[in-house]
Amino acid sequence: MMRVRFAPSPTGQLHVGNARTALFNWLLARGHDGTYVLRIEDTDAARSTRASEDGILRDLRWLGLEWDEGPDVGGPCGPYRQSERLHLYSSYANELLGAGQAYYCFCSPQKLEAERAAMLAAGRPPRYAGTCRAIDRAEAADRIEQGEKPVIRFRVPERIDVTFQDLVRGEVTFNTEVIGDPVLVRSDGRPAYNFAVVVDDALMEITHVIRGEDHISNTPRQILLYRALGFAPPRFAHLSLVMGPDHTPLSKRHGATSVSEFRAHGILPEALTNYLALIGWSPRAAGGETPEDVELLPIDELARRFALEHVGHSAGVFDPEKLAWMNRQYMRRAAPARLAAETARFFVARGFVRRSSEAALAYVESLLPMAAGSVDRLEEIPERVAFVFQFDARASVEKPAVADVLNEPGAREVVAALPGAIAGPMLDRDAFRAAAARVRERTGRKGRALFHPIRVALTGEAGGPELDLAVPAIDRGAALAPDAGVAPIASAAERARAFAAVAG
RNA sequence: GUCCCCAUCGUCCAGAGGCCCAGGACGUGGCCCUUUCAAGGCCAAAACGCGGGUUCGAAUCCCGCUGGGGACGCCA
Repeated sequence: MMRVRFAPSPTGQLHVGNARTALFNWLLARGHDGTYVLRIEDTDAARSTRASEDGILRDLRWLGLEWDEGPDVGGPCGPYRQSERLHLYSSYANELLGAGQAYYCFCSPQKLEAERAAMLAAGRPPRYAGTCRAIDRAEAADRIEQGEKPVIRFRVPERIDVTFQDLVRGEVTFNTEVIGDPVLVRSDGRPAYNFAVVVDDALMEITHVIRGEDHISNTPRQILLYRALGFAPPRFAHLSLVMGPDHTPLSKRHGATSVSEFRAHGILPEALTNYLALIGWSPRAAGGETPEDVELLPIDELARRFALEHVGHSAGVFDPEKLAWMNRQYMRRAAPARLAAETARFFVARGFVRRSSEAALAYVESLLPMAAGSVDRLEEIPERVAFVFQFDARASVEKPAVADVLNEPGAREVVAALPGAIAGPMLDRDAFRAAAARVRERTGRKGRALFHPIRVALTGEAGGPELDLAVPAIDRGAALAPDAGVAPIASAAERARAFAAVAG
């Protein structure tokens, strides 16, 4: 039975790099009928916050990466928060101490820092010198009695090779020569990372540890700890990291990097997971499929095809442009009601919707055909249809693009004829076309020479969604009840009159 | 500095010795569609880091170089 885990430390927002690690674990578990465990690594009391933890859980759920066992849902191997497992770590630490596999170290942080600096300066690997290795039990007990607060270090065997089969990289070997004795338990009694992960992964019966490549050099220490503790090590797989366009680690200065930021900007979760899955991996096309067919796949299909052996070895650059394209694809495919619900908050932020009432949501949904598929993110949708909510004839004639349209031959004639051609609310395409036909009859203009002036007169813009959609959208909005929750919208007839008055 | 990992179009991937004068996607350029702006369709340009081997044959295997990344914490 396969068991995998995602083990974030709650010290900030869920980053897309970590989200990708979470995703790969999830894909593997779901593709193999395995169990996906979420564990919170909050042993760093100073930096961990419950707010971060809540945010990470929320973001993972938003992405659709539900876990089978975790801090909030429980499970047979709990608790799933390291801060609640402290007794386990000290018990195993004592076991190691008793067996002589660990020892107390009394070196001060300042002394260690000085040693590190000296070794680095001397061109040697800055590893712990082993100063306290020889302190015997009696002396240690004595000094602790005196009030000294030692750490507990793991006694790493000298000069042996530690080899493991990495599921993505193949055989990897480290010699313990370059590994200093790691701290297992800090002077405040809390466990250090390398110790806590091993105890937890072993006790939680994790079979596959899939994590970022930044952990690969921790692996030999951890394998040694598994041995010392008498546990069978799991299989390891190290994922290459995600970089910014300049090949430096992805960070704030590259723009949005956290899952919640992408959500805030109107990226759909399925677009983000699909995109992330394709950094360092790609589904194989099979059975008559072309490579193009497997670019966009739902997350369950991704899971069905996912294979660690086919995960790439090199770092990938995060490309916001491709994410944007993918989001466009998913926006186009999304169910209208859902898209409306997801987009409403952006209309509210813009002041176009005052209250997310049922009527307002229905109206937003009716606007979607003009925008979804034309823009990259949900947050751009209100801007795309802003002409519906904002109309100022005087301000728009000042715009160079609008002025250009008015200067086209016969344009003012069309604008002047428009108010008289509008018989009443144009609630559908045919009503609009009938009005346009009347203008055509009176002015003799057609095609671009007819529609372009009509566009500027009714929308105040030189460009935008097709008028067959835009004009009915305006008049349906104008017909909304004042308490519908939507900001007041001027009707096409009012617009035509106001525009003719200033454009004449 | 030492150790570890990595190396195909600008970017993400395909390629697991002959099917490759290298395929797909994003982006870019052009054309088309068009009642405007987007979107969409079609076409195009664009890569095996370098040097040695191995082999009848190498993008694919080996070695070196170069370049990139990671680790070396009482952070995780």
